[in-house]
Amino acid sequence: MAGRRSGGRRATIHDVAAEAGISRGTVSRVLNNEPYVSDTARRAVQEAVAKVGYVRNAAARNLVTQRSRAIALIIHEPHSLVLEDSNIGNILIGTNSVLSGADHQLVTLMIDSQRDSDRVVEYLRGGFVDGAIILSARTGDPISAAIAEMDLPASMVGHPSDAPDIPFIGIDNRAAAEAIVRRLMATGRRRIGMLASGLDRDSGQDRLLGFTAALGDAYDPDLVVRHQFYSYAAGMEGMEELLARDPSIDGVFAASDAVAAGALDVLHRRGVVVPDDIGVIGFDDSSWALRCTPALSTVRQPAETLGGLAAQQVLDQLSGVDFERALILPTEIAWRESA
Amino acid sequence: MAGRRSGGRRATIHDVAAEAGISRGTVSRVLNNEPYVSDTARRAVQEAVAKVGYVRNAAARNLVTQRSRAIALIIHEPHSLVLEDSNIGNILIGTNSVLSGADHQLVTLMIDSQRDSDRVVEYLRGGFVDGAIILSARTGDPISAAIAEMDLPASMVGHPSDAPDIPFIGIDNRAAAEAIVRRLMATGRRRIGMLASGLDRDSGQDRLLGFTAALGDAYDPDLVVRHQFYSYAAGMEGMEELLARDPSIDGVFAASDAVAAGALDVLHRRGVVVPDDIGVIGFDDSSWALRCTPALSTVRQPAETLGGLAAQQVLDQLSGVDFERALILPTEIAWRESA
DNA sequence: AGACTTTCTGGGAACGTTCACAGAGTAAAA
DNA sequence: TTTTACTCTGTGAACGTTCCCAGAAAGTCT
Repeated sequence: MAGRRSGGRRATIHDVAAEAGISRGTVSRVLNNEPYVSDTARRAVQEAVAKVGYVRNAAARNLVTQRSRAIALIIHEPHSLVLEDSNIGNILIGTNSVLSGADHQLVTLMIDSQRDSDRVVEYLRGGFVDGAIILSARTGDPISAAIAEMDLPASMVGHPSDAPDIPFIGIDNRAAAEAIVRRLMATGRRRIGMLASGLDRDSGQDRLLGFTAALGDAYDPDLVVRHQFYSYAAGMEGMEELLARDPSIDGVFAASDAVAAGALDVLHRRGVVVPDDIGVIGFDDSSWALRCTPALSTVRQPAETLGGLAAQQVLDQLSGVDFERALILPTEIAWRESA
Repeated sequence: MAGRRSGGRRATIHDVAAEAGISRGTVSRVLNNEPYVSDTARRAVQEAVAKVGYVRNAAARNLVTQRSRAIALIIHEPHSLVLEDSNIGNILIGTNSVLSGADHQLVTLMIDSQRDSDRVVEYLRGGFVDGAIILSARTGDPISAAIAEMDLPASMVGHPSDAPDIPFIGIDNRAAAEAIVRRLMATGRRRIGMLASGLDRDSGQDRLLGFTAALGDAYDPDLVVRHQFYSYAAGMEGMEELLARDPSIDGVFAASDAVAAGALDVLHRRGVVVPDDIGVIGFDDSSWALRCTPALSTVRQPAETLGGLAAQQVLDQLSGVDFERALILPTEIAWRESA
């Protein structure tokens, strides 16, 4: 790395050594915080570094250490949804901040097609990254399988049932869904429907399971509308369908805030008053929630922390320290006006 | 880069050379598509590469070429806004796709504070990237100044009036704003206000200029409410203020779709019917536009193309070919139901 | 034929680190 | 005193490329 820019050559470790009147090896030891360096030497190096404006050449370091100091964040969603889902954005922010603190680069890889998927696997095999974080993995995901097979240090946010033995971090979607649906039931609703989405991954499945568990005997499969994506559009279509199936419905659990937002808009256009006529709850507590009218009651999940801890799991594998291979973070209910 | 994973050592250029029965130098020439290589040699190398599963070691290449093959994308916005503004997301997608096509990495750097800003300047000086793309630069931006001074190949999306001599790409915010405001006037509105935002950068200033130009004599400075960010919250506050200043207002130009969305929600809560009572127009044609009720009339700007061309400008500087230093892309009006 | 020119190939050197090893100096234990 | 252990330092080698130069081979012009 490090091209020579205005003002000639960049300083190298040799320049620092010469300036400090000390050998290359000792400079390297100081730079890497290794023991067995005298205080005088350490100070001399620090001064020399400041004086000559030395910055370590990453390429040279990577070459000899056989590491890239880069971690991939694999986002398995259509582009349009990535922008719509602020959860992903928050995870990204958390990941980025932990990685940059540990002097690692985040490389974001988006998968939007089969071609992308193959390209990503090839990229990972190319050894351009030391580890990977997998977001929104589906069941039967070829990427996870490839990562497990080449045993690249990795971490998944969420945990598909058939996932290979990869460490993961997530929330208890089932319990959280059950809790908020019970809360909705406690407001006296009798006919509660669900707008289920993301059923190709654990989060979607578990939220549906939580829903059925909460309803118990009152569960009516007819009141569950399924859709592929956690999207605003899915919420609109699903809500129309739900109303068509049973106009007497008085509660709706949307699998995500974006879905809930779509549902709210349909209800509003039809003149159905929320929460008077129908109570609506969502999931995520994303930026949608406060923007909805009325403000959405939803489940808050710590997306940024999720991303940060996933990064930490990968870093821990890299440094060989012990770590928890399965982390479940707590959620809480944010109860507002929509139910 | 390229750590040794399961199955021993990775293949190097030497393995390819040995397999092809040819020298290292020739293999390198084939890999880099250089001339002066015989067809037989070329074919032999290609076969050998496939056979031994060779992938070029990026660190070694970067070390000797003194390049990092990485380009920074500098996003100068609060985190929360980055997620809210789908324009940024689309620019990012465009940039990423052009760069990865040219075998370069995109490194996203977000600036949310003065500390971040210093850190970024230091990062750029460190030579970790070969070039930079600057998003949403403000007037008096220290990053642009630093980049110009160390003459790092760069490109700006947008163009602050005081910007140093850095190539840029953008749209004609002034003309586009003027055009859509004129269209709004053509619907018979007499009292038109503006929710101005982002006045610390060219886009915000120019949209305001376009607004005043369109109104001409009808322009009333009292009907312009200013806010710092292009945000939903700014739209809400601004709309309240505008209504307070003049309840007889019948048209609003919001500086962005997010701002317009906030305004629409306030109007709705107050029982003001759009577009019957007030016509509302936005700017960007982001994902907000179709999600609003009613669907927003707005200016479509080619965000993804903008990002892609900015990346191309940087790549062109790197390869030394001629390129256009100032590009203005056309916009179009997306006229829907909100006005 | 001879003298150029062009095409093609091989191998030394360099890029800037880290790592392992050898050895010097010093302190503690026998 | 000798032995053993520990702390600290310098240096050669290696990481895997690209670049450059020298020279061979082939083609073209007098």
